[in-house]
Amino acid sequence: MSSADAIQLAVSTVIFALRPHPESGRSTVWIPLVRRTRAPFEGEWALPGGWAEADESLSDTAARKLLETTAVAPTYLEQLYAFGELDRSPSGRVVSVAYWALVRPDQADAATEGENVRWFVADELPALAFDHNVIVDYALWRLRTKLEYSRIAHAFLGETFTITELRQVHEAVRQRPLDPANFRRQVESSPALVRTDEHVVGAAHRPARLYRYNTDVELADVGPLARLRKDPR
Amino acid sequence: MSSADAIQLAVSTVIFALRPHPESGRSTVWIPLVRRTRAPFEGEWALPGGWAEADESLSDTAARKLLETTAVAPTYLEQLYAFGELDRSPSGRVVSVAYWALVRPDQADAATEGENVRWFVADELPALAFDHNVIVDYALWRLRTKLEYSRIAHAFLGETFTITELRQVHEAVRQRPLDPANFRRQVESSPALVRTDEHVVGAAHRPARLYRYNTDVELADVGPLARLRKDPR
DNA sequence: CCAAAAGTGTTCGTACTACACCCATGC
DNA sequence: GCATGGGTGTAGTACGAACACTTTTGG
Repeated sequence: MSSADAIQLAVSTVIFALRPHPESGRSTVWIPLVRRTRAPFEGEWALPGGWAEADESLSDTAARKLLETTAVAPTYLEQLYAFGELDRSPSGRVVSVAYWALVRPDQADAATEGENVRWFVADELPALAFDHNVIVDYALWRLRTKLEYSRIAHAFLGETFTITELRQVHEAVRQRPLDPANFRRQVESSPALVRTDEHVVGAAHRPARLYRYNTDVELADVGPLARLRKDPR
Repeated sequence: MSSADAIQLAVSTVIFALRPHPESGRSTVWIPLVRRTRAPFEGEWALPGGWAEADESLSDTAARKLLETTAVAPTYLEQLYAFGELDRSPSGRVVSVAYWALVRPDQADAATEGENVRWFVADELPALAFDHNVIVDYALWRLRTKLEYSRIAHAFLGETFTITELRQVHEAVRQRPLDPANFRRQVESSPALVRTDEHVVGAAHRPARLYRYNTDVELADVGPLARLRKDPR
C-alpha cells in the first residue's frame, strides 16, 4: 500500500470583500480570519478551512467551510494552489488546497464576527499561522492580476450597478485611481456588460445608468476547466 | 479524527516536448503517456505519476516520477491544478495534484520509450484513463496561454538559440505562422534575451546570430509564489 | 548570379491615455 | 445659478500587423 495515508489533506480559503479602510476611508480589500483554538499555532489567526472529506469535492468543502465559519456564500470561488511543502505544519505532513472567493459587501456585513472570527485589511495582516501569509499574498496577487483581464469585478457587486461603482471596485483592488471617461468606454464596449433602462435617482447630479452583468459570459476564463462544472470527466 | 485518511493523494504530470508531426512534418507538441499495468483502467494510457509521499514535497514527487517513468529531467515544472471531484476514480476517492513540464527535444529523444511508455501528439490523444483527457486539455490551454505572456518558450531550447528557432517554438505551440520581422523585434526588445557574438555557420544563407536566455528574468511570473523556492514560510 | 534565410524600414490601423468639455440633477 | 458627478469628444502616443526591401552566406 502507498504511504499516502500519512498525508493530511486540508482545504483553506481566502475570502475577499471590499470595505472602507479604517483610516483613509477609501474602499479596500478585506479578508476574514479565524483564531485557532488548538495547537499548533493556538491563539493565532489563520485562514478559514478544515480537512478534506472523502464524500465531498474539494470545491464543495471550500464553500461549506466558508459558510460555516463566516456565514458567507461567495459569488465567486476559484482554486488557488495546492501547497505541498514538507515543513508547512509542525504537527505533521499537511497538503493544503487553497481557494479564493469574492463576496459582496452586503454578504460580508451579514458575516459573523466575534472573538474567533475577525475581518482584516488584506494588506495589513499580522503574522499568521502556518504559511498562510504566503497564501494570502499569492491570492491577492491573483486577484489583482485577474481583475485586469477577467470580469471578476462584477462578483463584488449586486445584480445591477453603475459604471462608477464598477470603477470603484477596480480602484480599490488595484489601489490607484482610474480615468472615469476611459474606464467607461473600456467596459461599455465589452460584451460582458448589458445596459438597462433604469437609472439611479436621488443623487445631487445627473442620474447614473444601471448596468447588468451578462451571464452568457464566464466571469473568468478558465479554459477547458469550465467543462468540469457541466460534464465531469 | 478526520476522514482525510480515506482520501488518496496522487501526483500526475503532463510533459511537453516538441517533435515533428508524423504526417505534416511540422513541429508540434507531444506528450509521453504510460500504459496502466493494473486496475482500474488496466491497459489504457494515462499520465505519468504516482502517490504522494509523506517525506517528499509535491513538486519533488512530480519531478521524480517524471524521471522514473520517462527518464526525462524537465527544464520547467509548474503546478497545474488539484483535481478533487468525487467520481474521478472508480477505485475510491483520489485527489490528484497535476503538474506540467517542458523538456528540450534532446531530452525527449533520450527518453525511454517501450511497450508501456509512448509519446503521442498532444492534440490527437486516444481516450485516457480517469479524467486525464481533461487534465491534458487544461495543461495545453495553460501552455498556449502562458507562452504569449511569459518566457517559457526558452525552456524548449538549449543554452543558445537563434531568433528563428525561438519563433518556431511559438509557431509549433500556437499552431500558426508568425511574421519573422515582427517576431524578431518583439523578442529582441525584451530584457529576457541577451545577444551573443556567436553565429550559426554552415547554412546556405546569412549566418544567424545566437542569443542566450537572461537568467536574471524568471521564466514565468508566478507572483509571490517565487518566494517558496528561496524562503518557504 | 541565384536561392534562401537573416535582418531593417515603413506604413497603417487599433487601442490606450490624458484632458477638455457638455449634460442633468439637487439644492 | 452652482456644485457634483455622469457622460462625450478629441488629440497624442504606443504597439502590433502587414509587407517591401536590403544583407550575407552557400552553391
